[in-house]
Amino acid sequence: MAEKQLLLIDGNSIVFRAFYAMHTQIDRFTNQDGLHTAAIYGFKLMLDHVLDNFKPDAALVAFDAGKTTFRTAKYHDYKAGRAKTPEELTEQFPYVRQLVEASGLHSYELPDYEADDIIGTLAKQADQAGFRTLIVSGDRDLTQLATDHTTVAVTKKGVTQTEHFTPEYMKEKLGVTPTQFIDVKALMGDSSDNYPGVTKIGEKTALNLIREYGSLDGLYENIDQMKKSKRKENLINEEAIARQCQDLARIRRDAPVKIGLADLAYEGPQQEKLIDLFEKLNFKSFLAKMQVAPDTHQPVVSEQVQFTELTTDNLAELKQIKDQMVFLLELPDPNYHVSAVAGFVIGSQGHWWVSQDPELLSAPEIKELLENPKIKKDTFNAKAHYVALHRQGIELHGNGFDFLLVSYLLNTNDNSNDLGQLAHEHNYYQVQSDEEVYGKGKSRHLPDDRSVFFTHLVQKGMAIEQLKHPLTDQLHENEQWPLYTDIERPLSHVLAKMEIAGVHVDATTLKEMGSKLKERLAELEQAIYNEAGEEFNINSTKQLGTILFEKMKLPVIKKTKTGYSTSVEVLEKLQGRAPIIDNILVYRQISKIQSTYITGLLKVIHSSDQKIHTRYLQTLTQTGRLSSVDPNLQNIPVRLEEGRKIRRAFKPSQPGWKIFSSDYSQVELRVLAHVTGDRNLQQDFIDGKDIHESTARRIFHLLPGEKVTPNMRRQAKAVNFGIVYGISDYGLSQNIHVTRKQAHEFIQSYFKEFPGVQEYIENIVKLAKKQGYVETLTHRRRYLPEINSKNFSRRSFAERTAMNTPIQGSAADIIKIAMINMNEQLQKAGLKAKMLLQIHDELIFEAPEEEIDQLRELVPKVMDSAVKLDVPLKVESKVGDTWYDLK
DNA sequence: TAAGTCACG
DNA sequence: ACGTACGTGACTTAC
Repeated sequence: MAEKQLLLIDGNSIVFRAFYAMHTQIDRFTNQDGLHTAAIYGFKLMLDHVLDNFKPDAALVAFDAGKTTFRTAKYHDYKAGRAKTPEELTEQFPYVRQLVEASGLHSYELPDYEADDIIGTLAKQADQAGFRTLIVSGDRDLTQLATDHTTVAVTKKGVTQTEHFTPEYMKEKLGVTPTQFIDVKALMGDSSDNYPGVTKIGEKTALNLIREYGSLDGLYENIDQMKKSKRKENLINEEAIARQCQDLARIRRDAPVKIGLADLAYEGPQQEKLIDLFEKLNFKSFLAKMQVAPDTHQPVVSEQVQFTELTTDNLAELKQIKDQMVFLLELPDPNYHVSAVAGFVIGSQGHWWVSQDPELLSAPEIKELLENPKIKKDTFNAKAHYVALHRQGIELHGNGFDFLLVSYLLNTNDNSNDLGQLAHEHNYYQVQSDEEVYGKGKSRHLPDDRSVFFTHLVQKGMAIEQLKHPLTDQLHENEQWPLYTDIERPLSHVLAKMEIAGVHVDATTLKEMGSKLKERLAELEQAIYNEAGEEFNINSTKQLGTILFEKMKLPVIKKTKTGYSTSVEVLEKLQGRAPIIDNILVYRQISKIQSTYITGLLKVIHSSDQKIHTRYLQTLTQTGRLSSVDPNLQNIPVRLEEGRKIRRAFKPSQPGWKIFSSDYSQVELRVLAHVTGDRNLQQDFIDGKDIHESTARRIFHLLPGEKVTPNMRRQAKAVNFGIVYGISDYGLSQNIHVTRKQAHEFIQSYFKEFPGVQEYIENIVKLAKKQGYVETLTHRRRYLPEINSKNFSRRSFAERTAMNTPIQGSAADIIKIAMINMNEQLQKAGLKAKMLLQIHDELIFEAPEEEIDQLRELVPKVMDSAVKLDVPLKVESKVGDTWYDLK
């Protein structure tokens, strides 16, 4: 039989390592009571890692008993001068001990001795008893305990990466034995334990000396033969010190420990205790993992799930469904416009039906359920379901509880798209994440075993059912119920319709542009190679940096983490120094257009209808805005003419139709005027002034007759933006190229003219610090966990967010309301016009020419009456034959 | 997979 | 003294 295995952990040193390894994230690891948990978390990581790789029969975590030990008695400076252990760490120790206990490991401490000595003593006993021992520590001193039967693992990076010291490894790496290492320490000293060693002897010299003389004793026996040197003098003069240091460095192997190997049997973790502890500590990922047996990947605590596989023969069973059902499609590809349907689950009143046959959805028994608005569907991502079902000719109606949408509203940080992960966030563990069931990356696939697949589907359905009521209650508590039922839920349907409608993009136009750009790129490439004197990859910032800053010796303006910055700001500062710069700037511009907007868009035009169908992510941004992916249609070029031409390819889908667009003018600044209540800002909007001009007039103290110069307006505009973003003098100075001092003066002047804004900023930050979150007009909530961080940079960021989010988020609320109303009004008026795109403050439609006059009236009316603010909203409309031609 | 860059509001 | 504007997504190169 294999030899027995003993695990010995140096508790204090691992806790310290864990604490400092995760120190940069100290504020991210706190539980609901503000207790810091990073060290406990790190300790648990280490523990799991060790137990995965080493199966102990006996295990002990040794702790230091107190500040004073026999070493301090002998040498009172031992470990003196150490910085006091921070409170954020000391508060974690009791929990580490609870963790150790719940994990089924013994712990021990011994007055007057350090953890090292306990470990040294027990390791010796274990060697004699024929155990194989693993010692885990963050302290290299313990390597002196390595023997043929005892390996010492010392943390290297983080808490799980360790270096394993055996006698052979030490011989190879350091050229000394474990015992000799004690004498090395004696000579070199230890600054953290605060013993000096011999003057001028560091690790290198100490190792050399011990390698040469074999030991400290050997060295002093032969010291007379040593060549005369300052070092020899020091060694002779400080022999007593060296001997004392040797005594301090030597870990005791005969400490009076009151326990023996027989008391250390490892019997594995106590689930209940661990669950309680992790809940207290808010360790959700560990909780999630615990619920699943690592071998079967089946949840440990779930009762056997019961389900019926639907066939054409038993569809009649669904007749019992009356007013509510859980419905979930399994769509393996995140792009639900094209994804296959791998299966689906229907649940109602404790019955679960599953199928892998999407054809069944079109059976009247199911189709009628789905299309009946009186039967509410509880699901996950209703929008994806609308779109996917639409492809099968099914119109989904009756949107009930949408777990994805609700999770996001409760906490915008929960923007995972995985049902299992989100369920875990809400402390529901009887469901696995898709990654756990299907794998990730290349190896992601549906399980071969159909029952595994169906079980997963049913468990997802059950999660929706179980979480519906608690999460609905939370929405009510947060005053977010109307936000859900009146805005986000109906919006998901509106967005689905827009995505399904798609936008016609003319591939021929793009291809023609593409071939012209290709020629220009080739010319630019040649010019750049000529100027550089060699061929290189212009798209590689690394290669470009070498050419510009090493070969051509241009001045380095800015560095990035990995090398020279070659961003536009940098290149613009270098303009005029070499013709290559202009060419690179143009090359970059063209190649961006070519790769992202020509090739990129061509790839996503559906061949069936010549349209692009983006997906709006409704549960991603921290502010409540939408985002657009596959492709992103919210960043089609407009600022520079060259790129703007891309918009020529965006055309109406039918002859005789036009593109129509309406956008909110200065919506964020109007929201600012509303939420701050600033009288001056409000008055300027009420008076219908050009807001940047009137801001300039105020902050530059112009008299009534004086003109606002374009430069003044430009600067005032930047100040206005700065205010919305959470201003800093540095940021503003960078943006408008003035000194920091000037920027500071602009800001002060702004606050003087708009005192309500200044007051708002102060108040919102205070409020955020007090309640931990900020809200928009519709009670959309963003939590700011770092608002009270001790780290200046993190805290400042949270403070800027605290002021920006209500502004940007309320503007997002407004256009969402407008979109829902717009959808209704178009229907009501019986118009053929279709809403196609939303670009944050702008809505784009296509419509028959004869409807344009109606739209010119209707759209602005709907948009500016979406909400009632203390200032008017202003909407501007344009029409054209393509998106480019809007006028 | 991360970093750099650049497109948009 | 700290290290900076807010919110996004796609493409490319380099590791």
